Amino acid sequence: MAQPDRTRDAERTRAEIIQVATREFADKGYAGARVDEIAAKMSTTKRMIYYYFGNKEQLYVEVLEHAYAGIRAIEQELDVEHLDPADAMRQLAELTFDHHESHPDFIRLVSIENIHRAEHIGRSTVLSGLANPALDVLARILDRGREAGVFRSGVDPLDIHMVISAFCVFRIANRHTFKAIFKRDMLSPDHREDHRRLLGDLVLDYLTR
Amino acid sequence: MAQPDRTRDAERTRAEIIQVATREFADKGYAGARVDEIAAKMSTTKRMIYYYFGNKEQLYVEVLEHAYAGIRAIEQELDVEHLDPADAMRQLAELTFDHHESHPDFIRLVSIENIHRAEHIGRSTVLSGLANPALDVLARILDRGREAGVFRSGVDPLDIHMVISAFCVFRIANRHTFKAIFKRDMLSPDHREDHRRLLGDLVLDYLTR
Amino acid sequence: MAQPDRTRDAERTRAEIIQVATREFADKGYAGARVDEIAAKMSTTKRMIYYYFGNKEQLYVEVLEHAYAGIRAIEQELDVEHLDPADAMRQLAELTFDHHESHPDFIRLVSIENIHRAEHIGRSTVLSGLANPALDVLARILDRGREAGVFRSGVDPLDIHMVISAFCVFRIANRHTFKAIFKRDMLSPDHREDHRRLLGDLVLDYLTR
Amino acid sequence: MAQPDRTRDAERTRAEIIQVATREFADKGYAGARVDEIAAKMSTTKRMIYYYFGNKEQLYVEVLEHAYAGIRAIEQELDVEHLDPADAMRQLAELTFDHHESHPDFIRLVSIENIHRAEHIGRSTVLSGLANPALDVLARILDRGREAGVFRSGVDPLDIHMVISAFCVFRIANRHTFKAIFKRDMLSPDHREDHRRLLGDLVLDYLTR
DNA sequence: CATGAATGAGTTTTCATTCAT
DNA sequence: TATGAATGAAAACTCATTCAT
Repeated sequence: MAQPDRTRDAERTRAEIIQVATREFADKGYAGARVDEIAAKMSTTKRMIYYYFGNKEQLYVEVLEHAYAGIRAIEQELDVEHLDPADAMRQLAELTFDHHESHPDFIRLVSIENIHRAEHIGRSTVLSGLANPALDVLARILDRGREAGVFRSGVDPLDIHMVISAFCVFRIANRHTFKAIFKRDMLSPDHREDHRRLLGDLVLDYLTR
Repeated sequence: MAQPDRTRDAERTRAEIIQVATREFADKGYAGARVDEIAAKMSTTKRMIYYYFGNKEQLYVEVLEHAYAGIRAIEQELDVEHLDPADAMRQLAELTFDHHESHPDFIRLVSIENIHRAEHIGRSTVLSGLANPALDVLARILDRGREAGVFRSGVDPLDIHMVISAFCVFRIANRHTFKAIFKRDMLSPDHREDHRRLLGDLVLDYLTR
Repeated sequence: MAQPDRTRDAERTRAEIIQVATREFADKGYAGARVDEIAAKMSTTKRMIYYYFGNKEQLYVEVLEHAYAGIRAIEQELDVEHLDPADAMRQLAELTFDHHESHPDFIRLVSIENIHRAEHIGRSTVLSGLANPALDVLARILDRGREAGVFRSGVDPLDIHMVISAFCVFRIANRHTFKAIFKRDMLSPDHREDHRRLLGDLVLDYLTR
Repeated sequence: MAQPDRTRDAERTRAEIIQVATREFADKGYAGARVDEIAAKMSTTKRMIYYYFGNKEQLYVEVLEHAYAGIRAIEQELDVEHLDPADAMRQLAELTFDHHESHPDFIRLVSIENIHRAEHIGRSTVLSGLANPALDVLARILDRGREAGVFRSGVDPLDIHMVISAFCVFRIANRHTFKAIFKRDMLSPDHREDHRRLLGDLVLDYLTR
């Protein structure tokens, strides 16, 4: 019974490092993050970062992998088959909206990774092969809507995904410059419901002509 | 005659530093950019950076200011009064679309500044007071469309600006992770026209119900 | 019967550590060798290194001791009494030559130990008292040659040993810089026989005037 | 006149670093040498090492290059044409002997570089193309001796160089293990003249059959 | 203004060794 | 004994900034 405990410790240590590092990288970016700072916020020591991850970059890659892994499963919350296509689509949009709003650090990591031209995702075997299952759900809804004669035909699911993502990501990712320039906090609760509805309307008005 | 020449030289030196620094900051982010690297790419020396800008952060702030200054004037290209509201709106959207596509470094700088929570924009007197004149044009179009009975009422111009920006920014800013995950380059010429039209349709279908 | 097995295991573990460590130290030098690397190449764990040897330095000392122990017995292959002195001397030289060529790791360890000014050998009770029995054989040959009137008199056996060793060691120890500078691999099979004969001639031409 | 002084300072700083680093690398080997230790022995700071050399390895390479450059010109001390071939050869051998004895750090660096399989020399464009001019002198002496009928024919100059080098290098390079095992310091003044004569005899007895 | 040398304070990384079970 | 986790101390290396001329 000794073995499992040690293993459990190792997992716990790794998990703590990932968790603290996620905050630090999301907060400061890759270059701005400090290994020392991550260490200072952990219950273990800096040496463990190198023991488990080898170097700063690999730690960052695993932070990314972990973040993406925690993000995937929107479609599982969605029982789309029992809804008519329009309701299903609005629900998908709203779920995505909520999902982004509740994962701002993930959005920040994605922004950071784009600054680095996704070179780390490219190097990660786990991430570069990551298909988004939500896309299948989306395609299914579009098909059903088209077959029912309520949705446009000729719509590429990935384009709709792009529209929804763009809106949801922008609110989070560009919040600060938007606020600095336009004096409006896109994440203020005042606008939350309006933005949610706006997104649904946007997509549905487009799909239903 | 010596004084003006010196002034001219000084302007030229400043301009070159700004230009080189813009590339470097847009490329690597604030923390990732190297003062030495900027210096190496200039025709003058590193000392000049400190002479003219004092430190790395102030250089970055002036890079941001310069970038925003070069971006503002979309509305000047737009003769909106001679178009009907729908056409004007589509044209505004497409101009914005083109504008973003031709200024990727600006988009990158904005992403970077958001990672830093717009703290530098906040500190810049020039930028924090920067209203976007395009917003006035947008508001005018919306008003005219509503008055003509072709647009929804109750539409906040800033929301429409947000929708348009979100789409245009997302294509540029999230290009790399999007490609890594979905194997599609959003900036590929193949999609350019489709995306332009998609954006216009999106906005107009929404505004016209 | 448990005790002997344990002892046997212990011996086997020690032997494996010594073997792996010999390669690593010979390959990288004392400071360049990595305890982790040695551990990674073993079937047992790093802890065993410390269990059996206490620390890196003591492991290195025992590697040296083991290497010297495996090297000693040239004279046993030599049945010098049935040869005339000249033949015996040439045979001794050639045996030494072959012996060095087939133990390059030992030569490397000796070079490494000289870089460290033989401080570890000095500390090793086993090694610092190590007389070279081949020297007795050499002295005996010289005596017989002098008595037979074919060899010079006044020749110090240790000087001849030095000459032979110098040549044999140099080929191995300085192989790489020699090749880099003179573009000749002293260990190439093309030169092997020539070098062997050259060494014998050198010693005999000197001893026979 | 300001420029040359700054340049002079730079050269002086570089030279001091090389000088101190030469001692440190020769003393401890590549892996054993400490950049901090080198810095501590300089009048400037560690930062300068990286300013001028980039990293430890490049510093080591330049130490090697500098050491080889300081070693080359034995043949210039040798007025070989006015001597008969035997005297010339003995003089070359003795000059080489003296030269090695007075440059023990160089010999140590060569030993160290051989431990690293001459990988740094190979990477150095300066060193890998370094021909040894002494070899031409040696070849010339051999030719003249052969033509005069006093030397063997069929002797490869490089083999003679190897024999001489082997002897001279061995005394320095293997001094410590030799002393530990045989209790004789090959560099003791007591043996100096004997070894010098031994080397000359060895080569001449061989060449003159 | 201009220039290359210089630098202090940090930042990442490494390594022999020990601990807990 | 055996094992993987853990670690303190030190080592290599970096970077924005300043100095001397």
